[in-house]
Amino acid sequence: MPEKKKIPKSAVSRLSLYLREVTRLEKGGKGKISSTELGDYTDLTDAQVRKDLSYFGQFGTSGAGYDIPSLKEAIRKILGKDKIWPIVLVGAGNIGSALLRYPGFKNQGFVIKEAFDADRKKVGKRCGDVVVKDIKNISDIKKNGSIRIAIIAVPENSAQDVANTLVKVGIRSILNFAPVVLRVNSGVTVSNIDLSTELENFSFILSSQEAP
Amino acid sequence: MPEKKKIPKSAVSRLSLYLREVTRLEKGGKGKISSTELGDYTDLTDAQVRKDLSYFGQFGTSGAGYDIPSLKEAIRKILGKDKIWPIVLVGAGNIGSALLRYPGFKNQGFVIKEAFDADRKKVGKRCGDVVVKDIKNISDIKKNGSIRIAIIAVPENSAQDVANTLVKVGIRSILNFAPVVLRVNSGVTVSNIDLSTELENFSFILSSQEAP
DNA sequence: TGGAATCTGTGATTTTTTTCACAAATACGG
DNA sequence: CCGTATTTGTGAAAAAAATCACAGATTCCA
Repeated sequence: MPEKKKIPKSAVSRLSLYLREVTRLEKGGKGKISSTELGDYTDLTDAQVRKDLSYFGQFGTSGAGYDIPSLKEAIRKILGKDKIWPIVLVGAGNIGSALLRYPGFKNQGFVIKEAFDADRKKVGKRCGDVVVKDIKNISDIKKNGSIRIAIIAVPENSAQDVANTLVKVGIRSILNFAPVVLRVNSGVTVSNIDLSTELENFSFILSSQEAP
Repeated sequence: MPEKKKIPKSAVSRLSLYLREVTRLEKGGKGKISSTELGDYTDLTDAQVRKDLSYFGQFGTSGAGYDIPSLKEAIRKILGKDKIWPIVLVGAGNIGSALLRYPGFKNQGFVIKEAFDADRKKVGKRCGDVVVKDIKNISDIKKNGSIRIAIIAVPENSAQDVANTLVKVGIRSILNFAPVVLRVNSGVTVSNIDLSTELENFSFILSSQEAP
């Protein structure tokens, strides 16, 4: 078995950055790039770039660097971006409906196929490409192909319940905007986007600089 | 000088989690908590909780744990949450206007005081508590007390320009929603929220599990 | 064609972060 | 007031991640 070393989770995130940059550069017509240059674009060291890529294979040529189109294709494949990923969104409030209208997802192969909300007033509304359904019908997603990624954008007091339901109907990955630590069983991946936490990092730094 | 060890950046983020939990527990009337229990709530080990807190001081009592109200106050102070933080937002599109209407910020002491956009059609609109202004007038923020935190929610091709302008008018911390690596000089902190990257982590994991 | 210049891939090293494990402090029941 | 049970705070150990540094591959140009 050749796959041995553990891949740092952060290396996968950086792979996204590399993909974004080589995609942009390919559009600009650039053909090759060195780890140093790719590092410049992503604010990383050349060694970090090479090490990250080496977790996934050998993509470069000594003396020449990386061929942009083939590196792009390789990373796309690694990240599973050679497929379309259907997504379910729960919670069509402020953030939720902004996400439904956000064109960036679809461009990237992530398509919100279903949206649910508990609020009567929101059910039935069209938002982006989907019509918001009553959360009671959440098991509909079983019919709709195999959605395995969900976005939770509900108030904190219902987020855990929603997560439980989602896992029951087959969701394996949850992007959580609610300020709650979700408890899920071990096969399920949760990633949190917590705006207050981000801002608190800032207020911490600014406060410490102020009174040193 | 007693302050010696470097504080991991992630310890500060976890401090936010602890604050959130103890705030919740205090409302529930709970008086004391052990590191083990706080770890349960935050999905961390007891050792991690104690080590994190120890970077900032000694808050607990052997045999008894932490007094919730005083731990809460201590963390609030560390994170600078004993003050109100004014914020400027640039880009009143999908995401930007959702953030303007999001009540979570204000509750947490982060108040969006000004919003700017380059689009004529958006200028003049009221959104949340503020009226969107023309981005040309961005230096207005110098008048408005001392805003040092900004949120960038503009398209990727203008994000770097906006960042440059913001830094010029005194911004020290930027929460960036645009899928671009921003180049800022070293005194400025940037934190990125990149939804595609988050989803790509999922598609990577799901793809690898699929074909093992 | 050859020699200098470039650049990758990767073991080895260093740095950073997390986990362990235990002395010392406190609580509490009887 | 004493002995047992808790629980903290923290050095030491382990694990994880980033950086270094260089052999070897490739390119380029004269």
